[in-house]
Amino acid sequence: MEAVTPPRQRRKEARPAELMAAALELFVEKGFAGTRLEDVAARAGVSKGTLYLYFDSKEALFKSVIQEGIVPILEEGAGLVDSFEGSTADLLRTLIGEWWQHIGNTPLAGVPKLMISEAGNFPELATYYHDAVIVRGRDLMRRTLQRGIASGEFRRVDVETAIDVIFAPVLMLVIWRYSLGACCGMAHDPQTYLQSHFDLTLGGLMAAPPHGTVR
Amino acid sequence: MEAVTPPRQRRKEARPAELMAAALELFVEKGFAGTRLEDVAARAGVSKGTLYLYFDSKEALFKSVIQEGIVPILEEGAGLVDSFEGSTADLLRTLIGEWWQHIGNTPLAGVPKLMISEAGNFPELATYYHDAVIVRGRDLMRRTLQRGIASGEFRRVDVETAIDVIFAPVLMLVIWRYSLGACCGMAHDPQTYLQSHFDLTLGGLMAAPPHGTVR
Amino acid sequence: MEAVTPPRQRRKEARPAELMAAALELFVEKGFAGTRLEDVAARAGVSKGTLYLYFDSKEALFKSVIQEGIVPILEEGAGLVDSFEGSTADLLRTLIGEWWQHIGNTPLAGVPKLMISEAGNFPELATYYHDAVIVRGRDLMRRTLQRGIASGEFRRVDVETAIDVIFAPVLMLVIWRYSLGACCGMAHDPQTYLQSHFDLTLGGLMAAPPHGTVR
Amino acid sequence: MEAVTPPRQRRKEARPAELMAAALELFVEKGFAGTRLEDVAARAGVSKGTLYLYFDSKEALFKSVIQEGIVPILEEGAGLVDSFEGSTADLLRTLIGEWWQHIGNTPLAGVPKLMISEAGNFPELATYYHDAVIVRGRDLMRRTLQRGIASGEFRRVDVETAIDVIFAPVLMLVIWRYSLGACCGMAHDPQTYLQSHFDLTLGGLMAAPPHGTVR
DNA sequence: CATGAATGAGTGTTCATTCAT
DNA sequence: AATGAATGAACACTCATTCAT
Repeated sequence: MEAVTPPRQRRKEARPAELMAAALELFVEKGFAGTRLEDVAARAGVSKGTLYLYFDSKEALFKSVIQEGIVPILEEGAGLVDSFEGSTADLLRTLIGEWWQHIGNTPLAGVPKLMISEAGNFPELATYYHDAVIVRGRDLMRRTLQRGIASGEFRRVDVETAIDVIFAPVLMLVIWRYSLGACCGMAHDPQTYLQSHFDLTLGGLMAAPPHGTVR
Repeated sequence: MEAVTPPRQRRKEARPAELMAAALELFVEKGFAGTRLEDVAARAGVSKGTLYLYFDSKEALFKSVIQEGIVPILEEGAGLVDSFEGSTADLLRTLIGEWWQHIGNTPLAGVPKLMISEAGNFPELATYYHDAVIVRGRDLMRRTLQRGIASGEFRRVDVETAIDVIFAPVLMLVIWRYSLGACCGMAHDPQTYLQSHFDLTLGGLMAAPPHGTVR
Repeated sequence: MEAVTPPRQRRKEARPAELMAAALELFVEKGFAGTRLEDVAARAGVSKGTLYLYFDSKEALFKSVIQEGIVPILEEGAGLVDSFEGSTADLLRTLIGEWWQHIGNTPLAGVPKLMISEAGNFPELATYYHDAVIVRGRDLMRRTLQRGIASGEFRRVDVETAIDVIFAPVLMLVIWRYSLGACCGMAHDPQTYLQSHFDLTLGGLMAAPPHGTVR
Repeated sequence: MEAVTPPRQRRKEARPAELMAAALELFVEKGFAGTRLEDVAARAGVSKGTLYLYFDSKEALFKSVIQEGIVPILEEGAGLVDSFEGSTADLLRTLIGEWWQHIGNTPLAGVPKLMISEAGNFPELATYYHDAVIVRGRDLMRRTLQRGIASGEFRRVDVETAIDVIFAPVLMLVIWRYSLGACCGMAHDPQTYLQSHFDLTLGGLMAAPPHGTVR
């Protein structure tokens, strides 16, 4: 016999996550100042007052959306790089895949656009995001690239520049999706887009291309 | 002797541009909803009411900032591609230089970040921006790449993908500058950043690399 | 063996009084509108909902605080005046002592300040308080003064004025204690204050002062 | 020819005083928390937003009402005591008359009741009021009584107690008027009330009562 | 009985917009 | 043309009240 938790109770524990999900969507779509808390509550299926049972203020809600949304996922990634066995190209492909599965293909993909839009209004949150997400994301990629260089799989490229080259198209993909992509149509299918860009990138990274031509 | 227009007169004619410049800075920094027209007026050195002599509404001001800021410059670029004589690599380098001079190194560099942030709130403006700026910018680049391919300077790359590869790092440069860059310090010097990325990119484009390895 | 009611049971019957005591403190301190029912409940050690098991509304709670707090005590005073044997000066002194013991030195001393503050918001309650407390309190004092005049102990003073003269300093004592006294320190010790004022007052009332000079 | 200042301009300078007058009435009537700023604005004949052109917040308005209402008047009183020529009884009568004219018979008479009601919610304002009004008011009275004692007009009474005896009935008069007096009718006509109480008080103060009767 | 999650009407505050000067 | 006082709609936030558990 399944012990069914009463819905009222279940709700109470699920509410913060439901509210944060609703808030993320609206913050991404309309920006922080342009989002009405009443709309957030309505999208989560509760009333305005309920929101304040779980978050002290609009700003506290915003910070929770950013902090609890992204950080836990990065921690999984760190473990992956340390324990991965196999070629670095596979590791890179796996990292991209994980990112796509846990962030890029979920509502969390809106966070970069949101953080870009609101960094000026929330400097200390931006600093937190920089330290907790950007620095750590770059660390992950740096260790991956260095692993490939050390093993001889990759050429001795300038690592910091290569990190940018790898991240920029990925970021533009999700930034586009939650901004101009909404009204002007996607230029590319995301999967294809990711595939072709990383083929190019990996091609540029690989040492000793088999036939003397890259790409 | 040049007849110097009296300052009062000069002022009157310069007002809209001064207001738009002030508005651009604040819109970029705080977003559309987060910007107070009183602050815009104060930054332009006029009173709140004066703003309404030149712009019908906050939204009208916003649209003017976007429309009048970017379009005229693109038109110059179109002429450049049509009339340029010299290698396509030089043309590309000239285009980048012009962009840097007229946009990247001016307050207009904030427009992409602004448009990304507000596209969701101003769909018809986003469509306008898409058609007037993005499509035309891509056209410029497409014609440039095709010129290079036709002349044999460039390899037969996938043009649309190459356009993305060229634009993405440039956009991330200015997006970063007006968002997280403000509180976390620039990762790179812009000139160096542009140089190294375009070396990579051009390297990938060039046909018949001298030494058999590209990058 | 005394049957000790189990604490749970005792609690249930004591709840209304506990809630009213908590409410009185907060109403006196912050006023009716400034008091949150959640704070009242918390101070009484129960939850917000429990309060509504005993009182229909915030206003009903407020009325109960006033009504049940003051009236029963006045009835004791009425009996005292009727049955007292001894000098009127002693009666007056006894009345003051009783007042001090049952009101002045208990949280009920806050009621006058509370009633003064909220009379404008609760006119019908103010009327009730006027009829049930003030009129009856003045009656008590009037009968006392008339007793003293009839017996020749007191001079034939203007009774209504004398009532004011007797009450005013006493009221100011408790009003001060629950208002400015809280932040600026008591000017006087209550016992001393009461003593010296009633010495003065009684001196003024007494007939045939022994040595021709009063005070 | 009367130079008529345009009403718009006249208004701007008069607005703060008009708003403070409206606010005083409502704060006295309903208390701070029970007063809606919209009602204050409406009573002053302006809209809610206008209030914020002159006062930063509800609390700032409240503080201005207290501070600008009473303090300037006390300063006039200080001059009077220093420069007065004539009997101290006349000085006392003049002080009472001035108080009645500038405070007791104006809306400012509501300030004591207001301060009593809200002292708990605004401790620092209460301290200010204590120092700026109560201490200085008592100083005025103390110097007056000491003047009378020094000149032989008054007996050597306990000055601090006498201050209380003089102030208490006056304060109760205005407290009553703005609280229970509103719904239960005035007990006494103010002028008569003041007159009879001060006859009693002065009688008690006077040295060498002519006919061997005190009061 | 008791709880505390949920509600929504109400209020303080902001700010785009207007208009008399 | 320019000002800035005035407006009022809109929104963040509070809290008395309800009710399922």
